[in-house]
Amino acid sequence: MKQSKIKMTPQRMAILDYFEGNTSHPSAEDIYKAVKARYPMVSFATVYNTLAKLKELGEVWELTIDDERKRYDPNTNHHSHLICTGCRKIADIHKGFEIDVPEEHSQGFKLTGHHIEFYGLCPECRASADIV
Amino acid sequence: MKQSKIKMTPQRMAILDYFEGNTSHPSAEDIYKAVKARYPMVSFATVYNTLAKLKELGEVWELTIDDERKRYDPNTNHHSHLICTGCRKIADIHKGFEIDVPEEHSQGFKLTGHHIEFYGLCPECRASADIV
DNA sequence: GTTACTGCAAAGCTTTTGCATCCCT
DNA sequence: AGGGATGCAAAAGCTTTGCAGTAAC
Repeated sequence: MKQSKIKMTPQRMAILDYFEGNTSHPSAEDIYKAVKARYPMVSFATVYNTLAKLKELGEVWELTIDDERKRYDPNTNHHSHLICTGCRKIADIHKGFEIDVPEEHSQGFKLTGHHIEFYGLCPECRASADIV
Repeated sequence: MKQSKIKMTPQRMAILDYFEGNTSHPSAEDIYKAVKARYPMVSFATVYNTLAKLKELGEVWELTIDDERKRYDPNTNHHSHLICTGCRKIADIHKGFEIDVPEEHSQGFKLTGHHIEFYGLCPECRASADIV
């Protein structure tokens, strides 16, 4: 990230730090709040600007698996997601799944990848469900 | 849909007619435009209101596979989607895929379902790509 | 006659943009 | 020094909501 025309700023450092090893799939607002805790003068514009750059560089994925807002994932290795239908928490599944799409179903598309969303109840929500 | 407290109105009929056999995964605006062609006085509020009711009844799925807006799918049988990374067109794949998630990867979630998004280039976009 | 639905307009949210200033490189 | 980045505020999109009038049941 130090090459090209990208400049490193404290705000960006803070965002990158926050992303480091982060598996919480934060929204832009989550990121903004986390960074603001360290750099109170940071703005939403900067967060979005940085996210756009990171997307371009392929360092971050923009996930569209939440009804209400985009979420960002610094893990760009191929992986799947586990979504709790109770609390909307999102977890990673690092296992790769081989999925073979027969010619007669691919409708002439040249396939380049896939993403699987699993739905279910997380341990916490299972526990609450049992009580109720 | 004629049971319970749901009233049938011409606007709703028009929306249901539009959905009938529709595999285009329309956005709320697409639906609004299509219905407006038949009932020029229809409003966005009615479209969203009806979509909310249909979602509740499980007659329509709200898809969050487009960056920019929600899309709606009247096909509620289990199926997967093929998304063109060129023109963003969305096609259905009716084949079912068996996906087995080993215990050690499910992280205590009780799995209830899944949805696969395949990415690729549709025939039209493949053709344009070849030219360029 | 009730009660839900409609249309309009305003409001709410998330995300984007314009612009003067700032500060990495 | 120069060009990208920042922060602020305003704007843009999509979606939701309040409300008075209307129509389905």
